[in-house]
Amino acid sequence: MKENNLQLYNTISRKKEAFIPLNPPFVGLYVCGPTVYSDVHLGNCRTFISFDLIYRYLLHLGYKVRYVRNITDAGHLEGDRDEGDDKFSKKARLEQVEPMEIVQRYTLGFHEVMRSFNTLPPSIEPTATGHIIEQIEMIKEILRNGYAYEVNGSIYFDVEKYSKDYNYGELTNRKLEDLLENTRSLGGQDEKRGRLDFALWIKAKPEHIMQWPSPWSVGFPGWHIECSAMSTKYLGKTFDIHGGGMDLQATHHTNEIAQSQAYNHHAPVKYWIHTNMLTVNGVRMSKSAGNGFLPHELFSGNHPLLDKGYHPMVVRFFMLQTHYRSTLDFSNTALQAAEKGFARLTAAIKTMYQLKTDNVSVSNIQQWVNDCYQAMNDDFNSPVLIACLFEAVRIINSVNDQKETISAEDLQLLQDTFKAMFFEVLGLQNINETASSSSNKALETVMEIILEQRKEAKQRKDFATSDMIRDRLATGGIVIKDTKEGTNWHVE
RNA sequence: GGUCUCGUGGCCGAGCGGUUAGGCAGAGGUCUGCAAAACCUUGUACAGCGGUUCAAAUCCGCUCGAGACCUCCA
Repeated sequence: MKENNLQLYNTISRKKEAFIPLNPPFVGLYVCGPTVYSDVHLGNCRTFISFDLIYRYLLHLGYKVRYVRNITDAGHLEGDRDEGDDKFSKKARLEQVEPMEIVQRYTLGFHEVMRSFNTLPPSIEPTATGHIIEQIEMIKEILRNGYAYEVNGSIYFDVEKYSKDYNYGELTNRKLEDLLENTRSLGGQDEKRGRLDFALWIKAKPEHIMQWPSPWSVGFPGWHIECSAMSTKYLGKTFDIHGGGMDLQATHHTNEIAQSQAYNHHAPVKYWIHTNMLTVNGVRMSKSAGNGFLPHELFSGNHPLLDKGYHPMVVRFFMLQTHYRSTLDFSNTALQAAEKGFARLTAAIKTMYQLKTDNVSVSNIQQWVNDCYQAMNDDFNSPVLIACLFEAVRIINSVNDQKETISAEDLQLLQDTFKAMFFEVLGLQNINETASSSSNKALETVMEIILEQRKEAKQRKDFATSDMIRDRLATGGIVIKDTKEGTNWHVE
């Protein structure tokens, strides 16, 4: 494991803390995954890309990370009253298919999107439906400990009782009285005793499609209990990092803490990490607001707010240019700026492997390496790391232009660190490699011949012909650029 | 109403008491038959008003503005 002084912002203490794992070199990381009843939108993706960065950096530092990210495929209710349909049943009924068909379709879609963003798969990706027994066992224990009650076959968590022994609102720094004051009052037919109480187990109505037997009723688990059950099963009663989007902080994570403490009297998590939201024109992207961008809309440019499509790596780079705890606003101009910057970065990588070395280095490469690590050690500050990479671009180009020199040893260090930061830590990939499909091969052959002709025309100063070739290629969507090394081309 | 963020140069976006963040755009230059591209150089910004301090974008107070959570959402 590398020496490090990683600092991370802990939501529960509201400050940056030194990262000290419970059992080094092992690290337990749990992230709340998607509810798979519809396509993931870009806001969801941002969260998972942020945690991919965190996961990657921990791995880079040499930690043995067990990364658990669940798939919610049951129990997530439509309304806020712990009644009515869960989201899968509703969608299934709407589309006349099995709920598990819905789950399967959107799980596959989710994985495909995650792959396009080059995120590493988690170590374990457990599903709620695969852990019904664990959830029932946990509910039993919470009941035995006196923090839950049964009404008509449903089980509810007793927040009032819990609050006598623990601080319910600690994650969001809220007092119970304030929470009570600002929660809507109970409806007449509500089974819950307290207005903050939430369901652990819900008795299914006869028409409900997804249901399982339990000691209390044939029904299905509440939303929050799955994460408590699965994180406990795979990471233990107390583990290092729990993450998720900021929108989960107040309700979902607060209830997770309550369940875990009611279950085993342990605070479940040492460090809570919350990622900020993606916004569109300053408003949060969300399913309910209807302003969600789908990844494929962004890749293809097929969306009223977009001028053109962007490669997944450009989007990933764009997102990493903002710190994970800041909101990120989506716009064409910002995306275009990212695209150009990214191209400059990848071009420099190519140059970096062609540099000539000298006896001494002008720039302090070791200092630059330190700067890179310092950026990431400061709460995973990817924007600052990217600024460091651009500083390296400046050095690389200066050496290339023979405006400064670099020693062989320093060049090696520069290459190794740049590569590690760009590919391993930021998880970026080169995108200008031409795919070697057969049609591309054919096109390459044609272009080779055409550019040969143009070169000959230029040599005999027949610029009318050379310009004609250039213009007509441009009309056809092929752009050519003359450089010292020859002529490059690419399809627009 | 309660809890809490945030307001940085044309745009995006770091910074968390004293040093150039960075990217994009713009300007100047190098290269080039021309063009484009590429590369180099370049900008002194911190919502307003007070206060603390030798020193504030950075700390404190007030004002104005934007947003989030408190109800399902990453």
